[in-house]
Amino acid sequence: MYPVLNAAERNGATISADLPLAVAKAHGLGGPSPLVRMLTSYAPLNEREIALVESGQGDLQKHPAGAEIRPEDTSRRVVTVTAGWAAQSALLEDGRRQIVALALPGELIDLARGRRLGLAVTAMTPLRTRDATDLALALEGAHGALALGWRCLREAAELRLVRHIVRLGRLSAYDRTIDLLVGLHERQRRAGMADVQSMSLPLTQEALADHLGLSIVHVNRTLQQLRRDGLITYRTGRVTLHHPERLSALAAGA
Amino acid sequence: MYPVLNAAERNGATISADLPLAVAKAHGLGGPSPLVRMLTSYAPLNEREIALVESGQGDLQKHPAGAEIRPEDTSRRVVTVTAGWAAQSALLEDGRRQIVALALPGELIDLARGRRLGLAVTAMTPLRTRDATDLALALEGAHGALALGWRCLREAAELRLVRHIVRLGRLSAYDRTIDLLVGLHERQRRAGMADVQSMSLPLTQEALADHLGLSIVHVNRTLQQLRRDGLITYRTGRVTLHHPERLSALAAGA
DNA sequence: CGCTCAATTGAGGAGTATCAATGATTGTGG
DNA sequence: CCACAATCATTGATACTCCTCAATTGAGCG
Repeated sequence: MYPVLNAAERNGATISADLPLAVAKAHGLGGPSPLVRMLTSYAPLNEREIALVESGQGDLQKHPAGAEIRPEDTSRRVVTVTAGWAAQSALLEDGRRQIVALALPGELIDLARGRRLGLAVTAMTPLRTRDATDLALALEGAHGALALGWRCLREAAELRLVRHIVRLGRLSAYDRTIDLLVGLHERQRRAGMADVQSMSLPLTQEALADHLGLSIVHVNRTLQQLRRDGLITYRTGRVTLHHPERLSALAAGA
Repeated sequence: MYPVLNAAERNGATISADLPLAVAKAHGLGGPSPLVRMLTSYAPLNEREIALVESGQGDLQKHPAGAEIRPEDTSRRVVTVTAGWAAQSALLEDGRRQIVALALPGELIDLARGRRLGLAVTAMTPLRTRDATDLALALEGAHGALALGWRCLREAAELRLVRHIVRLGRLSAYDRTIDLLVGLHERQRRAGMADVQSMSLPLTQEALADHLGLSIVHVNRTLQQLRRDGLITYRTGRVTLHHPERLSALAAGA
């Protein structure tokens, strides 16, 4: 079994086959917005809540296929896709591209977050979006420094997922390993648990392989290559990054 | 440049080099918990908020290296890592494993979410965690069906990131393509925008390649192979999945 | 001292990338 | 309606990255 497939998405899919139709009838005139259809497929909304979502969505905006959607175009920071497909992609300086996620009708795009994660949002088809910033603000938790910090913590976790997708999708084993080590070093530095060059790395090469999407043998050879190139010192449990700046540049560039 | 690297994480890292020390002095006795250090590296907390976080963290729990951490062990659903490393991994039925994310001290593990995403949480080292469920509940938004639906929407997006990491890390081009198509079909079904077999696929093979982490040429050949195997019909803009069940099984199994 | 697990090494092959053309389709202006 | 450009899809040939299988070495550890 492939556990990922059995989670919410699949269950919801069963529900969605019926629910949207019922809701559509109740509303007439083309039925509810895609966002409402999507929300009702997860949780049963009452009339008031449906009305709230419909009215909470702001102005509609059209983008031609190929257009890039930028948060600074308007004050909108969260939008729902009404029609068409959008792609959120990371661009590498050599032109390589990794589409990290696609957004289909009914789904959300957090432009502000995308921006912080370094993602460009592009219309893959003629695209229609509606502003949902107010809804997001109303539904997403408290204000204040503590809530902000907490959201940053959550967002940092999501950033790591995104960055890992780019690693796996577009970096070679060599660059992928560098980028992971640099990332782990940054994280331990932030927590005050590593010095400028050296850090703990309590992972077997097998665990590294399972994280990097490589075979254990190839991880071993990649680490050796990094050592031969003078970039790291490695012994089980501990790594020294010899040229952090150069390594960051390598991780960043390719 | 590699935009992903320039976001919050890097900026925060600059801050974190100094802040934790100051906070540590103010508190003495080993300093603040890793969670507080992490939060203060994102947003300046006042004394009251720091106290709130410290008291909001529940019982400490120890796990030996290699142990699996399950949400049903206790009522804890969100924990912070106090010491040691944990891995969140997806397991394929043939034994392959993809570590989707690592959790280091100061970072959060949402066990309930991990469970819904099909992830196993494993201690990579002797691990200490503290319950943060109450904090999470207090800080993460409103109650009610609408807020629940909204969170599901956000969580579904995260699920797609996780699933894509598994695709890129552990599936062949052939299986990866099947899995993506099945996933896209599920999403369009849920939105009521696809019939049982056929769906719109408004992506060029180049876009598919950039999403699947493959070359455009190889995407082309993979699609041809899928056609030859009678699994799909493909013409630009539209795909028919001929054996949805079998395809799902393929996507799930390998 | 014999286990066991992690790390290492070698040989060979499968899977993908790259380079370079060649069709096919669509939209555009004459 | 046609020539043209532009984009997308397809094909072939070749190179290389990375995997698999199979040993071997090294490092704790009861």
